Amino acid sequence: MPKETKRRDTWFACLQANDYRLTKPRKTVINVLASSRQALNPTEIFDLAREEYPSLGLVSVYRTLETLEELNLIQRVHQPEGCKSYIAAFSGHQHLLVCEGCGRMVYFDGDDIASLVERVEQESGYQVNEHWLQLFGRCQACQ
Amino acid sequence: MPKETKRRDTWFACLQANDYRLTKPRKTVINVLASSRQALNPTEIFDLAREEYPSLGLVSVYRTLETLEELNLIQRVHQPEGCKSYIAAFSGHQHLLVCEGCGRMVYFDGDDIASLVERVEQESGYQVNEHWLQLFGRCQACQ
DNA sequence: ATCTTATTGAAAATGATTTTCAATTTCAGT
DNA sequence: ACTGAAATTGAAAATCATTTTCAATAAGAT
Repeated sequence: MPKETKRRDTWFACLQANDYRLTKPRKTVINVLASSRQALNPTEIFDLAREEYPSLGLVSVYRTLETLEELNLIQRVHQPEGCKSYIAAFSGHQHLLVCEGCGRMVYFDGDDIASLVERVEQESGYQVNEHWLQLFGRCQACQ
Repeated sequence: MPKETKRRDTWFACLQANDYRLTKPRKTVINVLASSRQALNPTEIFDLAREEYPSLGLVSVYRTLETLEELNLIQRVHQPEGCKSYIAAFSGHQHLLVCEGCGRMVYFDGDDIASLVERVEQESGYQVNEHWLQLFGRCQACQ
């Protein structure tokens, strides 16, 4: 079974486990998001999803995005051009690597910034709780 | 001379050096931004600036922000709550440390993530050009 | 198959940002 | 200081993204 199909079914199950009904609009939005390798904004999702389900309303895209984000199944991606796009979330402590050419994203883990955090805490007097790390570059195909 | 005054004068000079006129609306917006310890969004800047110059228009705030960003004097700050706020930019390679309590921000430098980048490049096949790193925590006053 | 209730799409409302444009202000040249 | 050309301004209108409202529909328990 392809990875995207598995993810899609996991999301369906997660919705049901949280007493959300499995409706056609939701399924369609999930199909689009669960199989995308790049972050998509509401309008892009709308356009793609309409190919599969033409009577879908844009409002349902917004509502489904809100739900999926609450369930931690997707996450908003911050980029210089804007912060309105979403991509499938990764469980665990992972960071994004974004291709500046095609937008393709991959997750990486194992960032060891503990010593950096410690030094910054000492110098600033702040107590650090969280960090955001994101890399930008070019994927193999775009190099 | 306080640091903020110096920064303000630098910005004035930078505008002039780039053939922008030194107008009252621009000066007022700069006064607000150059002396703020926390990131401010357009409306917040508008409200603060109006205390000094009541006939200021919101449009001029937007236009001045655009200009200052182009000149690399300010930068947009990305936060979980939104990405519409701006703060004075730092020259050189610096990252932000944001207080989750009061919003106060400080810059830090010397992040050494070279080895991390190298590993990720090998594993992903991407060529990494840039990185975003931002820390969140609590400042001394908010702890 | 029926019933209850969540969910939907369309339309209206809201909020943020951009564009348009005539009036004003800056500043270079006197 | 005075003048004039050109940049800049604020108000209003236009645009764009998102949210709210609401009657109609569809999901899923019985």
